[in-house]
Amino acid sequence: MDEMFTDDPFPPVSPKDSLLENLNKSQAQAVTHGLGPLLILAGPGSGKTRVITRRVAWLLHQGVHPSRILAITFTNKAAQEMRERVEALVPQSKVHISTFHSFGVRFLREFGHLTGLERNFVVYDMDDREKLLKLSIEDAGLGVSASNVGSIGNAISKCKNQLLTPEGYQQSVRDYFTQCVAKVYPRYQARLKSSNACDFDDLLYIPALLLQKDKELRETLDNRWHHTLVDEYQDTNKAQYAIARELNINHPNLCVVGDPDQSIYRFRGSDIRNILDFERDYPNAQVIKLGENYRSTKNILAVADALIGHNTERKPKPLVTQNQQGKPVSLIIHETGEAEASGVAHRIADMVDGNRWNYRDIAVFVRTNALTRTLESAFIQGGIPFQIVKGLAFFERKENKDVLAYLRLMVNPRDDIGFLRIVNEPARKIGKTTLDQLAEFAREQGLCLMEAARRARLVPGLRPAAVKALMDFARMMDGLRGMVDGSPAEAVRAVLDKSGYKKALETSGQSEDQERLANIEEMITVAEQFMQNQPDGTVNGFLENVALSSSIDGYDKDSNCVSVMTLHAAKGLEFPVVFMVALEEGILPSSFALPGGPGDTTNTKEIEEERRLAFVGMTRAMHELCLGYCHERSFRGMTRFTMPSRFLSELDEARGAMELIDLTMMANRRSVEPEPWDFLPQKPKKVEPIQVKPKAVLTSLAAMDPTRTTTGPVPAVKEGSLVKHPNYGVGKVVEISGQGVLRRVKIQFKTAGVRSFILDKVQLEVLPPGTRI
DNA sequence: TGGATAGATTTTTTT
DNA sequence: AATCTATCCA
Repeated sequence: MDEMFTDDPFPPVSPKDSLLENLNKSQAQAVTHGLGPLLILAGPGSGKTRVITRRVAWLLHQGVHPSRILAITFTNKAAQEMRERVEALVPQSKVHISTFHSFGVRFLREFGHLTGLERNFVVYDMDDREKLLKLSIEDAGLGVSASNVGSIGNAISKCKNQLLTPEGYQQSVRDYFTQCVAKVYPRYQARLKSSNACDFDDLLYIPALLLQKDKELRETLDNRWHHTLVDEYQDTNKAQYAIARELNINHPNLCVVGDPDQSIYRFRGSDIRNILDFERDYPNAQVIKLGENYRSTKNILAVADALIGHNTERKPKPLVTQNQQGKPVSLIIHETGEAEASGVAHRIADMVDGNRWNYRDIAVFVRTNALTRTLESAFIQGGIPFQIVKGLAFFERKENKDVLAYLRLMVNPRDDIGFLRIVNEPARKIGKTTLDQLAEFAREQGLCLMEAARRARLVPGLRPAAVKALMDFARMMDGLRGMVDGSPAEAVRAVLDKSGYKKALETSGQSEDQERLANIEEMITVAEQFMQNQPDGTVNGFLENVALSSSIDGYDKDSNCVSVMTLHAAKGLEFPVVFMVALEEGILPSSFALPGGPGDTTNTKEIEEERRLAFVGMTRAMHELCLGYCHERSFRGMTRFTMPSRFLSELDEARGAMELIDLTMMANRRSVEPEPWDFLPQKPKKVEPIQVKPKAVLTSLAAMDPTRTTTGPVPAVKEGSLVKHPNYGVGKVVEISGQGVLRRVKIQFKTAGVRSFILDKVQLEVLPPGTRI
């Protein structure tokens, strides 16, 4: 039934020598490794991706059937890329490439029934998870205060990542907090099960436990794949480790690739020992080191190497390259965060104006998402086109989440969280009192809320109006359920029409609701796009796709704009020019890693991870790397003085590879205390503190909208512009908001009132200023 | 029931 | 600064 578990006939392919072309000795060795476990230690820029894809192709050429190969990547984007690359080498090969999480989903669709999950289970996102958690905390008779929801949630997540069951956890109860967790954890799991839902962690936790427990199943699946490849192995947690382990006992042809120095997901349960101890776990493993770096200049590597050398929990390994020395790595100091952002914008403008680089060659990395705001306004100010790579904000919007919740409830009526989310959205006069009574009834009868609503008549104490409202809702959902086997786009359409959601927004007087309307209609387009990629995709497939998509999946490498992203999102990418901003104590390293900080337990481990994070950022750069910090930064509404990151003072050994650019008022003064940058050559470049020069404010639509690829001279749409819309005629732009695909304009029309459009979708003719309406 | 308003609280990173 | 929560009033 599932393509991943079948053996289609596959035409044999003849081996090609070209598979070994342009490979160095160790790369070739890794590609052609025969049977048995293989650990590939691949430093940054060492051609890791090339090696994995060639190895897959090599195996195919050796006569291994594609369905016998399981390749696991870290993100969907990486999976997609690898799929394309393998296809390019071996057309029609259709190797199964997925992330651990999507593997987990498929696994559970097929075998979840062994643990009581039905095939139509849904995946809960963080939001749903939190709501369910709150209910579970109440179940346990504890108070729901904001702080304990978060920490209990983290604790439970950690348990699952370490394959610690609710029963097992009972033994680790030590204090009041762990006692709370011990009470909540089983209730939370019970609620998930009765909702026929999984959270992210379950996608690994349940398959891992099942494989360990069910010997027969383990054996069957082990025999299914003769070769397994796992990328980014340094970021696997215990659950992922167990899955890889259990699938590779009879056929121990497990090839893992990773770099301990790039392990940055400890907070999510990743255990660096998985890769450090691979040789212990697989004694006959062959180990191949890919040391040579083909990405970065000597200067960049010298700096990165100096930094990572300060980590103690690592196997030292040199970073070598035959690339050029390159420009020195700059350390740029600004007065304030705003000055820094605008400084970055100006440097970028200069690089592009001087024809040295295109916008798409440049990336700016930040430690936290909050830091992107300042950059965003500086880039808008300077007319720099940019994309912020973060979780698809589109699906995070309330209205879109609501629509998705409808879909989920269609697929899986037992989804109580989904039910609660939309039962009164749009308003159906179903309030808290009604729902409390309904929930009470459902609990007594052992029903899901949907089923209870269907029997609203039997609920004691309900007002007749409430009974009717609930029954109407249940009937409406029953009607929608008929669409569940159809196409996702049709299902979205049906939801918009039949739920009354669309109508409620249309008739609402609120101007934001126009925007919401545009958003939910956009959902149809999104679903249609999904169907184009996956013609036989189901409604649940669509939901799954949304749930498992990662922030980096939204990164468009073709659009010519600067990329702004967190260091975590930057993993696996490379850019000719990289900026890293806000290298300050408390930011990088994060205050959470600092002694005395919120996570004060074993802070050297935390600091080392922060150092690796900085290392990952630096090693993304091919030609130019600019590091920066500033003296004061406003955060959460308050302006604070900062301390330069300790990591900067650790670059001492690489001083020859660096230059200092001090743009602050302190530039020529000597401070009493030696500052961390004092090691740098004492010839600070004297540069004028950068003012915001009123450079081309917003030259063209295309310049501001990263999703556009056309570059012709398009007149600017600005606030106040007069425009002509094909349906509504002439109007005046009253507001422009958002960015990227979601950039939208609000237009006041002469007759049609105020309407909001997605800039990318709407056809507007810009009229010259002064046109008479 | 639901909307509005003032007050409180918040933030690391993510599949 | 921005978002969420509690409380009050129609």
